[in-house]
Amino acid sequence: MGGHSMATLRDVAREAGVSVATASRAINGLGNVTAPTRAAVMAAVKKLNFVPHSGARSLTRRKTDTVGVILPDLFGEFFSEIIRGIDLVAHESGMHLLLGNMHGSTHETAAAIAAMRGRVDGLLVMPPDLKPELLADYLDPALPTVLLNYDAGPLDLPFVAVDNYQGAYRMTEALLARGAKQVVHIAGPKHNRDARDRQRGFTDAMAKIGGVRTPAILPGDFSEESGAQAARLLVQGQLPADAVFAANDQMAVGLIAALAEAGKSVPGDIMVAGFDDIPLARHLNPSLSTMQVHIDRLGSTAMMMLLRMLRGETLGAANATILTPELIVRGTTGGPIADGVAGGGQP
Amino acid sequence: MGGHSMATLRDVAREAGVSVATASRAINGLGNVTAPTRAAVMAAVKKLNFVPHSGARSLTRRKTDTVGVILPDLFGEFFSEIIRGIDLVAHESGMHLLLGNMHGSTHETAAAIAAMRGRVDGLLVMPPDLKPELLADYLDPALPTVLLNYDAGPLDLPFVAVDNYQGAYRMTEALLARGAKQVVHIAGPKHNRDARDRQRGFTDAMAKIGGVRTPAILPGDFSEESGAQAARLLVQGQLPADAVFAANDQMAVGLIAALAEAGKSVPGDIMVAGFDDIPLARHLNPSLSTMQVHIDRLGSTAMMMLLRMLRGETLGAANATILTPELIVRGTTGGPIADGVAGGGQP
DNA sequence: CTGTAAAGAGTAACCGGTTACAACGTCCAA
DNA sequence: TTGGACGTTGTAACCGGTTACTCTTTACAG
Repeated sequence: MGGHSMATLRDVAREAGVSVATASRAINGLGNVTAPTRAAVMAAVKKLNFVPHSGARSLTRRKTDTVGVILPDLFGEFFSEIIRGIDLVAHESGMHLLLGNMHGSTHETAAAIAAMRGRVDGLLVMPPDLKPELLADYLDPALPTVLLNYDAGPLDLPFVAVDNYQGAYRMTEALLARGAKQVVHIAGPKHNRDARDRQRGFTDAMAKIGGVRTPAILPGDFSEESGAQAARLLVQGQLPADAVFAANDQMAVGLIAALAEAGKSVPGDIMVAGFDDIPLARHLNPSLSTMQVHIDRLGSTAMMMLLRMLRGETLGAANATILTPELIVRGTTGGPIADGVAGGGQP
Repeated sequence: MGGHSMATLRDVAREAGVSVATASRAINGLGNVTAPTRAAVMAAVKKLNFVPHSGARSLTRRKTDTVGVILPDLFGEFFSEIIRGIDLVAHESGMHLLLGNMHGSTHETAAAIAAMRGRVDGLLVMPPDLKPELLADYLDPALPTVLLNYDAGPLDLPFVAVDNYQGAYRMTEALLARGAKQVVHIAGPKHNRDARDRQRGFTDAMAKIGGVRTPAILPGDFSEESGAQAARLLVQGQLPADAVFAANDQMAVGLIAALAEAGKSVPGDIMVAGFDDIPLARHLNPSLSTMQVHIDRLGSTAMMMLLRMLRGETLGAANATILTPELIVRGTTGGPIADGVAGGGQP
């Protein structure tokens, strides 16, 4: 109802017969307003259907109650989980989320960050493959910022990351403990930080525990199809292997399907392991062994750090949080060993 | 580098020795500025590391280049797909997304919408179970708004929805065509619009095609667990059934697992069908027959409509788009029938 | 040589709120 | 009665940009 564009504070003030200052004070519940005056203002608010203009408000208050979130192009699961984690914490503090769209290119990243100025109180950024120096140029040092999955050492910014190296190391260790002699790794995209760390973890574990200097590594790009491709290479190339460790679950899924087509049994002929624990993992048949990453915690932890900064604390790289993934043993590696640890099982 | 808080246009103007107006024009590339003047301004911009304050800018321009997105608490897959769809289109037009957090409660919905005022140029709202009248109170009639999965008839707002009724009808039809005599439906949450429409589609199809007046319907809530529960009821209660149509895939997944535990074979003893086509569906063993809903298109279509409105077009309920889900026949209903229609098959 | 148009640059109002400061009125003590 | 303290309300500046309008200056036609 009412006019074309919305009522402003001035309109309310006029309607209530008071000044804008008084109207503002009444609306914001500041003490120094008489009861009848406040009532008059409130009546005008109701009548005109007034809603404060958050844009204008944040200009003077120098506070937007919004945090900017800049993520790269993410595969569904990961994206939604991280946002969910952020939102969970943000919501409790009445914060809104402004999603910047940086689709790949470095240039767009800069633009996305610039567009945030004056619209957010803080920033959550996940710079996929950006040099720290460049990042420094883009970021406003006065704007509280937390990095996701990225250690920008020299910048001294707080960050939250997953211990990919450790996770890959432990998974490889587990495969070897299961009796695998020839473990093959399917790597992720070359430029990708997570992928590289996982590969290093694998290589190191193979060297230190398995005593293998140059383990076999097949290329991949985190996609299901690239996992299938690796499987074909494996089978046709006669590459000897009794276990495959894919850098993520997605590829493991493609791998398993392709192995099945080639007549190989999992885990009979070959064991398979992934990384991430996507929801699909437990539903596969056999179910997929993997390293569980609580992606949502990545987001919620980062958001909590940012909130602390907004409250005035000064956080730096020293406050970084490293999340350790958890080993989940399922069917593709032969199932959990009943070594008397876990209780509650049927005799 | 530089001072504590960022440089303003005034600072730039002073540094370049021109007025703010000229600085503004130079920065925005308006024609009426001499080359040397523009150069001087640009130099100052570089030197001071100036980035325009989007908040202030949008106040005068009356344009924020942002659309507000208000969604209920959504299960992961759905949420991320819808956002992805929206972002895809928004990004092309250089728009940003402001996520409002309305976690369930009606009161929060109102707050979320109100908080958007002055921060967005338009709104994309998915009101889960809100009465149209209430919605009318909350929404600003002057703000272009598109509804998701919601037909607010009397409000005359454009919306995008999935034809749940039609989809359920067609799926039921398909099950009957497969020879099922006793089809049981597992319903979704009572208050949920989609769930109700799907149930109606099922009931009508059973009546018109199957000649069954009161088909068996088991309660559910869209969760995996409720699907499993339904399976137990089915088996223990000796409810005669040769096919089950779950109102969504999630429940179908739980159902299948529980049926397997009970020693029932799918599709041998009993056929199973779902709705949504979540990524998991094709990976199950046997793979799940379902109605494919392109959730991302729900988002992208809505965003495209909103863009048209922002360009000045006037859209109403008459411009609604109804997305028709597609029947995907897979293993849980016995696999596609090779009835000579689809080409390209091996002889 | 003068009149005028066009282009470049400046002044100040404005977007819609918030808030420092001043003005006003009331009540009470001296 | 008067002065001071206190509490309510109004005036106006301000947040950081944009832009209508005005003032100069320069170029060019008459």
